[in-house]
Amino acid sequence: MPELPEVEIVRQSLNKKIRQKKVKKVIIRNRNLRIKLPTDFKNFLENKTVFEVSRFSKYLIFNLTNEKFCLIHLGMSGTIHLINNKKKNKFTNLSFYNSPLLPKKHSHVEIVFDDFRIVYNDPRRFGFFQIIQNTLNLKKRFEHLGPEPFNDAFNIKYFENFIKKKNRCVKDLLIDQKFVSGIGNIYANEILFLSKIDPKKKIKSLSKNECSKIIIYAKKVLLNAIKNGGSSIRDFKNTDGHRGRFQNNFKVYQREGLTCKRSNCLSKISKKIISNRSTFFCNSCQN
DNA sequence: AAGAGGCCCTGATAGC
DNA sequence: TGCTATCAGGGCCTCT
Repeated sequence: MPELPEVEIVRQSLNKKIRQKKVKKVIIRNRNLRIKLPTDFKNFLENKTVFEVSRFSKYLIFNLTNEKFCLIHLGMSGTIHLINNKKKNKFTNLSFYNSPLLPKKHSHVEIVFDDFRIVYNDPRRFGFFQIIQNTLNLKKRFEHLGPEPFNDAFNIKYFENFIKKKNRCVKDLLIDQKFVSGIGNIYANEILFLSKIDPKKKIKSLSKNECSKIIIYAKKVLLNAIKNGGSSIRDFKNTDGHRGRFQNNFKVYQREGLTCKRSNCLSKISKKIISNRSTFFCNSCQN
C-alpha cells in the first residue's frame, strides 16, 4: 500500500494522539508478519512513554523516552487504526471491534494507551515491527537507503553521479530505495509523466534537464499527495479508517485507455509491465 | 556486480 | 453460484 505520503499521513495523526503518552499494555494476536514479531516486543513497549512519532522513508518510528525505538513498516496492506477505549458496548464490552471501519480479520497487534488504543492490521503480512536499541543502530538501520526526495542531498550532482554508466531504465531507478527512498510504484508513474520522460528510457541517456525535472517533480508530487491525505487504491486507510484523496489527482496511474490529461494531448494512457510492476504513461507526452 | 526475476501473503475482481 | 486466474501500492533474496 503505502508510499512515503501515506506513511506521513499515518505519522501525523499518530503523533498528535500518542506523543508523550505511556503505553499501558500490548496485546499480541498474531506474530506472523514479514519479520516475526520480536519475542520481547511486549516487554519492550509496555510502560514506556512515546516521546514522538517520526518517519524515515516508508518507515514509522516510535521514539521512546528511554532513547529506544520501535520501527513499523506497513508493507503493502498494513493499516493502523485509532480506537477509543471508552466507547464500549455495555452488553458485549467489545464494541471497539465493531467499528465498521476496523477490519474484522488480520489485526496483529494492539497498543493500548489510557483511553484509546492503536490496532495494527495487515492481511498480506508484508509489514513488520522492529525493535531498535539505540540511536546508532537506528542510523545503521537506514544506512543502505538513499535520501528522501525532500533532502538537500537529493540534488543534481548526486543524481548525475548515481546514474553514470548504468543500464537500467528510469522507472526502475525511481522505485530503487537505494537511490531515493520513499517513492513507490504509483508516484514513480506520476513523477515521470510530469517530467515528460518515457519510463523505459535508459538512465545513462538522461539529460541534465531531465534529471532536474525528476528532482523537482518528485518533491512536488509527494508534497501534493501529503496535502491531499495520501492515495487510496484499495487498502490504504488513515488512522480514522478513511480514504485519501490524491487518487483523484492521478494523471496516469490506473488510467489505462483513458485520454491523457495534458491539455491538447489526445492520446490514450498506455500500460506496460516495467520493473515487474504496472507502469502507466502517455506515449506522446513521454519520450 | 548490476540487473532481472521470483517470492513472501491474502483478498478483490474478472472471466468462464 | 462457484470455480480459477490474475493482480495489488514493498522489499529482499538468488541467480546469471
